[in-house]
Amino acid sequence: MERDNDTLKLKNQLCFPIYLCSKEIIRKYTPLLEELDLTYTQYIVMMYFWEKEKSNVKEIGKTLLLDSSTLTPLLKKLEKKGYVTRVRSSIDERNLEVAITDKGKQLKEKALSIPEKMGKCVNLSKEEAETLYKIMYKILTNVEGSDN
Amino acid sequence: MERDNDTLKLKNQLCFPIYLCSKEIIRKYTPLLEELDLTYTQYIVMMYFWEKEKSNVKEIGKTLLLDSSTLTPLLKKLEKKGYVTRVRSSIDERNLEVAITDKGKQLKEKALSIPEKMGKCVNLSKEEAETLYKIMYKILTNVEGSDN
DNA sequence: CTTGATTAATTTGCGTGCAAATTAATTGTA
DNA sequence: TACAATTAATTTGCACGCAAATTAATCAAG
Repeated sequence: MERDNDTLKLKNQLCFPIYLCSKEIIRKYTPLLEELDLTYTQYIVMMYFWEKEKSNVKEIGKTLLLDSSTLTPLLKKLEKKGYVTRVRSSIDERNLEVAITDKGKQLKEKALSIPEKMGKCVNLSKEEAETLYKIMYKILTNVEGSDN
Repeated sequence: MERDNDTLKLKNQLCFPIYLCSKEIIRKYTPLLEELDLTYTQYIVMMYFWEKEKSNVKEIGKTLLLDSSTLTPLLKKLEKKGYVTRVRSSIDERNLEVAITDKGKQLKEKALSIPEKMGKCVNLSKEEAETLYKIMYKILTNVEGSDN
């Protein structure tokens, strides 16, 4: 009969530890990324560009699930640091062509040691990591697909 | 030899989907919490108070892993909404006693339907949920404990 | 007892994060 | 061809999130 009461306990929330993990992991990234003069979100964007030289705001946002209103100022900062260029498309002036610079590409070398350091810090077995990975993407699929 | 290159691909990041999940789940909470006039973080704090009538900034922060500089304005907002009271401790004036009000307690009734709705949205099997839960708390333990 | 260290909370500053409104360019259609 | 609808990016406004600095209270060593 007291069942309903328990569903609202913090211990029974699945979302709460996800929220905590996300924050704590980002906090662990921060000092490592300081050496690259990047925030975590900027790092995510740079990883995107290490795989794809050129893109635009909409595409980036779709891949990284970031709103254009988050990306606009962030990309301006990356431009100021010299890691990307921002130019309006001559074909369709609505689009902003964002491209990585040489300096941005070079940044990747500095980042090479980060995944290993973070891996040691998170410290999961290969199996756990794989399981987690699968479940996270399942959640993402489910959440995106649900109407309510 | 190209091994190093792959570790920086977005697909190989474990932290990226955690970050995405956290954001997307919070986004899903938002319309449900609007009816309670709460943001997600405020909701977490109210869940805390549904279990513990009275506390202080430091304690709350320790449990919820929130900085006092995040909590101070947030608690002021909850006070303005009439969900908590904020009074300096007479024993030690440095401490701020934060306590839930009757209105805050009543809010719990309105929240009762939220866990089920979110559960349907995330849509994991009981087994997956338990696995995920364990791994998340393992990460939290590891991350907190690691020096680097 | 006093004063330097510690502690709790607040303030400041900066960077997301996102909904909503706005601006500017393009598209589709009468 | 006009002009309404759509689209991409930007701007605005608000709420975290946290490090660093500040303030005020308490503690502790001499």
